[in-house]
Amino acid sequence: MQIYEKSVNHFFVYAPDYDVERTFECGQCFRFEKNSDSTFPCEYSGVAHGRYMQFATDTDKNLHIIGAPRDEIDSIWLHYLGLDRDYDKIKKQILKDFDNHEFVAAAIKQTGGLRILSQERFETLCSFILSQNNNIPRIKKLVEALCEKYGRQIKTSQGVRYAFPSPKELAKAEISDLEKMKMGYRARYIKNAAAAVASGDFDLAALTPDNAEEMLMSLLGVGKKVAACIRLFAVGDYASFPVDVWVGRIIETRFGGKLDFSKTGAYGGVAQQYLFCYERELAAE
DNA sequence: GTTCAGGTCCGAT
DNA sequence: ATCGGACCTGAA
Repeated sequence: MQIYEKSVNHFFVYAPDYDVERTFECGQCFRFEKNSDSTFPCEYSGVAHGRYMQFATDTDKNLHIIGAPRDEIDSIWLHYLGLDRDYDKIKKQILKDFDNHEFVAAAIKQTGGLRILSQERFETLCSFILSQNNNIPRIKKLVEALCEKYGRQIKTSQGVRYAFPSPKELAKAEISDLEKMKMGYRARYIKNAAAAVASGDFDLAALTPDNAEEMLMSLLGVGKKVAACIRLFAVGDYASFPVDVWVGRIIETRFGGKLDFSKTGAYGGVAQQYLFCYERELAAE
């Protein structure tokens, strides 16, 4: 992939099929917001890997990566953005695995520009623990509150931002403090997870597609669905197929009440995101 | 007042 | 192994 330099810490690649808006609005990531005052047609900004980053598309179908030096483009950001995957191939395989299902095809047609991000494991673990029985705006508020209280400050041209706290930083939190941040019963889950990771009892680096579900579900507050999200969004297991309330409804209304999960394929998780995103967009109309 | 939100836990069958 | 009720919080 050809990488062009625009200015210091500002690079871009030609990515005609990349939909920045759907990628950051489809509920996989809770720390990026649209910049309505951008000079680009579409721009999102937020913090990942301890850096304040901006991702934007221009009218020539380029994807701009703003905020990191050249060496990180290859080592971090192309992977983070999902640009190291062949989505033409992935979509073809999904259509095959779902036997050209009409609703799947429609979902790909409308939302096929979205990409699965490869996010940091600890942040993803905590974010999806907070996601349970909760709504996306409130999840974002809780994650942001965690960062402001326990994360490292990042000074940017847009003001001060905060990194997601490290396991050790978050392990310092008291349950009572977390409850004051309105996490409710999830406070002790966060405390427990941070302590387990910080102490080394739980090794996030050891997660693989084979062991991730069992390992993650051993943590308090992590069930099948949250584990599936972490596998998909942070372990890189694209076969992981989270079933939430939306996907449950999709199975009921679009798949006649049942979906054979042994046949959703190696990219079932990507398909799940297309379906999730598409159904939500239909509902928003 | 009730329901719902990218669910999970826990105790009872 | 499966099932139902409870659960913090806040917006609609």
